Amino acid sequence: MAPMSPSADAADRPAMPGPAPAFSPLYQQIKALLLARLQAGEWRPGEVIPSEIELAARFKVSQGTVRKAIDELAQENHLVRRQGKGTFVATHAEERTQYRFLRLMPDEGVDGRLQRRLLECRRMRAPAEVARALDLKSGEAAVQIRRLLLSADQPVVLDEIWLPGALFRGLTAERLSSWRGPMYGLFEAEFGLRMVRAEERIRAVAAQDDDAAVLAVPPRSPLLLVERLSYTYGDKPVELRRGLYRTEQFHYRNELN
Amino acid sequence: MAPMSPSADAADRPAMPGPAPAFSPLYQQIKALLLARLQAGEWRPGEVIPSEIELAARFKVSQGTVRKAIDELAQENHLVRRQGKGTFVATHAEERTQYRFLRLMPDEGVDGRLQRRLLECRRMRAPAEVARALDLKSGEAAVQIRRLLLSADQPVVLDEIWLPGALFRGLTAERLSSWRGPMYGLFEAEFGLRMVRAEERIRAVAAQDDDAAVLAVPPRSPLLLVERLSYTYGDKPVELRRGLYRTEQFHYRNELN
DNA sequence: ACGCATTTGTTCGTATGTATT
DNA sequence: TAATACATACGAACAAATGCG
Repeated sequence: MAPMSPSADAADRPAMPGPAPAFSPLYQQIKALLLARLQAGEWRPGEVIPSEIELAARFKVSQGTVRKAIDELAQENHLVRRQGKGTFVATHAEERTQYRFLRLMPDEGVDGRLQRRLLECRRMRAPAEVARALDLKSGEAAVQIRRLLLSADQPVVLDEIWLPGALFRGLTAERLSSWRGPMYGLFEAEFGLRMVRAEERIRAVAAQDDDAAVLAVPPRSPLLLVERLSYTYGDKPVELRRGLYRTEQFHYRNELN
Repeated sequence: MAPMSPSADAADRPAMPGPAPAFSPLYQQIKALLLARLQAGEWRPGEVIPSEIELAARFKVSQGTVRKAIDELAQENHLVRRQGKGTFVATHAEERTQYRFLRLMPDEGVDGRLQRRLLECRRMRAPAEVARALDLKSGEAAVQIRRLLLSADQPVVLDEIWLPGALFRGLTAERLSSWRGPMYGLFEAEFGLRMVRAEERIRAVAAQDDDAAVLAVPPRSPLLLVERLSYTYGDKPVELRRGLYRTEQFHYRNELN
């Protein structure tokens, strides 16, 4: 009568893609429902979502079950809980989450404030490599942004950013350079796109002549190459970013647990 | 890091040393007690700890409270839960956690298996910089290990590892090179020291002549410099590691959430 | 200044499901 | 099959933080 149980070995393996759970705990189902509503934009970044008790009533489950679903969503940075106030949709626009995706830190005794300088923002056909990463059809439109981050007037980071053109209609150099605050905040506010997670690949490379000139270092200087692919809801890639970091006074910081 | 402080403002600040919580939820107190017992070695890596119900009886709290304490400890990788079997002390010796601290990944289509070659293992006085990082008195003994990781007979990583001499008595080149499995597994088994977390600082540097020779790259080639400080219980630093990575066929992978 | 209502946070208790031995 | 252990779910009560009147 009971369906055959999955292989006992499964638990020992790293992360088998899985034959689709087939069943799933109630709180996981609630979690999925909440995620879907977040994705649909029912509650926008920064807004409060209904209280646990109301959600429990709405979904016809106990408050504790909603709580567990929200716990996981909070843990994955989709939501932020604030005691006494409510639970809010996470946003990149807030102070304390501002640098959630920026791992570049100043060395001891170095002033870490960074100024931004927009170098370029234009629409063009996505190069093959970009199209592949962003899941675009070959030849589809993309936005290319190039910008510089400087510390005390010294260049530190040269970023090249690629975005799917279809999702970022109306993104212009003006809009970009007049925006105060994190770029991902602009994406949320103007285009309704929230970056949910990202993967980075880091390498050491020798500076090409043109990049070296922009970064004011000798040609062939060692630079940190940070390639980032950022995803929104539904594991959809929406940003490809290639950053070249000078690491004489800064370093990429990572915590291992 | 898990939000622990009860004050809402505290979350906004970097890491206020805090006036000592003064109060703390029950489950946090239980968590601290469990951590202390782990640190004391009451249960060794890989062993089962008592069941939730027994711990609840022992501490005179409800099972749910113990559960919440264990949840956090599991989340921080101190413990591993296994349904039906029990809760176990985490260990670096197991297959699936073997590469918990190694973020170097092979590029697509590259064979990622790495061979080890021990270059050196000797005891000496800790250089000033090492002593500072490891909280040693100047001139105290330290163990220096140098080793190479190779992929298909090509050097990929040159590691220089520093350990406090007092904690690693009896660590020899023989012992090291005859050990099969992750080095942190050896540390657990032979010296009772478990690496609980680590911080890494990553930079791009130009290869010095001697390192270039060992890594079989031209002098001044760009290399990834990964400086790691690893901690045991009680935030005690016990390993300083300086790795030079060749990143032509490998990359340092990081996930941002 | 004070108290009240609301919301999340903590703690307990109980029952049932699922995995393992 | 039975016993054990963790996992899920519900319900209830009180604590702590917040905002409002």
